[in-house]
Amino acid sequence: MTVSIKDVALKAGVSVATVSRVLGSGPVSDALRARVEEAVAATGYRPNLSARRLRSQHSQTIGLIVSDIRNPFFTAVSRAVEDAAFQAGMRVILCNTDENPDREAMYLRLMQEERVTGLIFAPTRTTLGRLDRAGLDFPVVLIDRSGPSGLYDSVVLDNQQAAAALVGHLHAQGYRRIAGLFGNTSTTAVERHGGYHAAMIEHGLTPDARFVPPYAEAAEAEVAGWLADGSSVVRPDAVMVSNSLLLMGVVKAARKHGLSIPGDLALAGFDNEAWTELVGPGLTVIEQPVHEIGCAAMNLLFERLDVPDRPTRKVVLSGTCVVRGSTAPWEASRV
Amino acid sequence: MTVSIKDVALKAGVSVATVSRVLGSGPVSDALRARVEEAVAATGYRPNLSARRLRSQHSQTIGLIVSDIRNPFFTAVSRAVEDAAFQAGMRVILCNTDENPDREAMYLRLMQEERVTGLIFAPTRTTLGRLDRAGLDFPVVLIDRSGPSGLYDSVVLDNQQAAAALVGHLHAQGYRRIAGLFGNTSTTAVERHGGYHAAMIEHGLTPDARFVPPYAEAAEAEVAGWLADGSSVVRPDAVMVSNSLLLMGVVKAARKHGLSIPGDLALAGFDNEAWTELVGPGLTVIEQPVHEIGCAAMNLLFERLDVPDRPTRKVVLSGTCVVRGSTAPWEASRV
DNA sequence: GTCTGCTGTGGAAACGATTACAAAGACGAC
DNA sequence: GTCGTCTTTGTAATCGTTTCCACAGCAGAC
Repeated sequence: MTVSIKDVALKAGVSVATVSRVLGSGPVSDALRARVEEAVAATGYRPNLSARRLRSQHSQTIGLIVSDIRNPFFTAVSRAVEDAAFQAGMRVILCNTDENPDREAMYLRLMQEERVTGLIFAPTRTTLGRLDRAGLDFPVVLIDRSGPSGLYDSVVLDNQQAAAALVGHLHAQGYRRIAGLFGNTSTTAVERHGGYHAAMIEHGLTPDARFVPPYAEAAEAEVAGWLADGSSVVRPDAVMVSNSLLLMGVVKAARKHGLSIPGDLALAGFDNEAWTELVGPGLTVIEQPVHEIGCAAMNLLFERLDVPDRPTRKVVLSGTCVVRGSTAPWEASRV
Repeated sequence: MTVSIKDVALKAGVSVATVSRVLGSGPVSDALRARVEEAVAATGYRPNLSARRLRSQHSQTIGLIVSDIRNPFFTAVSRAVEDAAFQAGMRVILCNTDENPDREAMYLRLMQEERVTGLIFAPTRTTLGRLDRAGLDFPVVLIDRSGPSGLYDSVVLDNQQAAAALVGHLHAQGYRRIAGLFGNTSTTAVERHGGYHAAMIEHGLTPDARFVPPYAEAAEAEVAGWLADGSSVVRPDAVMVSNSLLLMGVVKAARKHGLSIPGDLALAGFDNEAWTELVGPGLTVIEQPVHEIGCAAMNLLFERLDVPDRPTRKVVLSGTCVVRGSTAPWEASRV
């Protein structure tokens, strides 16, 4: 049915070894090379990657496991990864786990069965904790989230600094009751909370952090809660949000309950997505160097493939604060 | 180095055939099954998928080629596809082509070399035209875009009807100078233009369609053009936009040039993305049944795998019009 | 003329699984 | 006791490549 290298060899009147050498690299005379190429074209031959991989023990495949490709941060990273991979003649298997440790475990098993050349991985907090026991026999580069341990290479944003920058900015603009809203699954949120907490203390303010599931609805409910209680809870006049889904939830809640931004509630978050510019007065956010993060991860991976036993490295990149109307000066927004 | 089925067989004191039967399906006594499972656990054995695929001639892999995963429509579809695939015990190779025919050709070649079980494909107009000559020897289901030919199964939105619905809605709200802004690469845009054109005629209005590259910047420049000319071009009082990137561009231009929505320009588009609810007065859009589209595609694929030579089918789904403030009645918005 | 080395080629052994086939044992039916 | 049938197991062929090895031919050095 399907045409194999044998058929090509037969048609060209050469051995399969010669065909293989023409397709790959190896010494072969011009005359035979021409005959083989003609036979390949005539038969419409396509090499079987499974067979090639089995024999050569090179999968030329890199795995990319992220929590959710719908998160534009990961979308951008994956594009960078894919570009780098194809430049290196490799394929990318993309998996998203929905922050579900079971799915992560399944995908890690798949990566092993596929014998991937390397893996770029944004693990949940749960999986990160047991990653050292996973027994992965290929290089791994962690992105976005990384543990304290130096077991794997990683590339991350300086989350503490970024969160502190947002708090500093809000403080400079005159806000004092600054709440923090964080996701409760990723280590990223933990680090951002660390930066938030430290900065609040440093500025002599009282930290007020909430951890919620990483969905817009959760953030919306949280904000609704502030308004419902009224008496018992001191409503913040600004909120720092640790990811863009939660940010969206806060905006939704503000619209729903008629809160003006920043008049009733100033707002600052993470990830400079296209829509943050368009919503209300524009949203102040930390912009991550998404493309660079993807590139850095691929570089770390290739370098480790080159020198398997060099010490692990952690690349820390800085975000930049994009200031927009959602954090206009406190006095001005009271007028 | 890496442990193979042979090592497991040796450790369990059985033949490789028995190990294979335990892992797959086949008659094997409870005693041996237990010994094999123990050996698998002890050795940390993971089957080699390349070998399995080569021998069994089943790749258990489906390809998904889209123009750009950053397009939330494709993101949602891919999620549905992935879920269905994993439920069927299959893997998904995700490729995005950036609307580039060369990249498409490369990926199609890759699909052949991977011997995929089936392919779900959103082709560019260029590739769609020569798809019949591609000689693909696996089932293909086209999504989002589909040709007139009945060569492949497909699942699409009723684009004519959807575009006509938007025009009808704008007309009912009192708008008369309704421009249309369309991408210039996809057949989707062509169909939506068809619906727009027909509906305009039907309502006794003069069509005013522009085709631009599918980037936000292109839409932004187009709108800027309307304002710059001033005298020569009659500025539309409403615009129908054929995809969400262009929609974003129009919103950006409106903000930049101080156009109020819908006061100066009413706006209606496609794809009910989360941010369309949050921008300005909310944007009126056609919501596509994205999840159903993905599911329908997978169903078509599985049915064709079941009955390879049945006649091709085209599943046409309808969108729903989500009305928001960007298309408030003309009179009201003039007040 | 022999020896060495280099180039191009083919034969055949892997790679790690599945699976066709054969064999061995158990069990009833006669 | 013999025969057929059914279940469980092992042996070996096979999938489509790459790659090791052998070898033929040829050129140059001695």
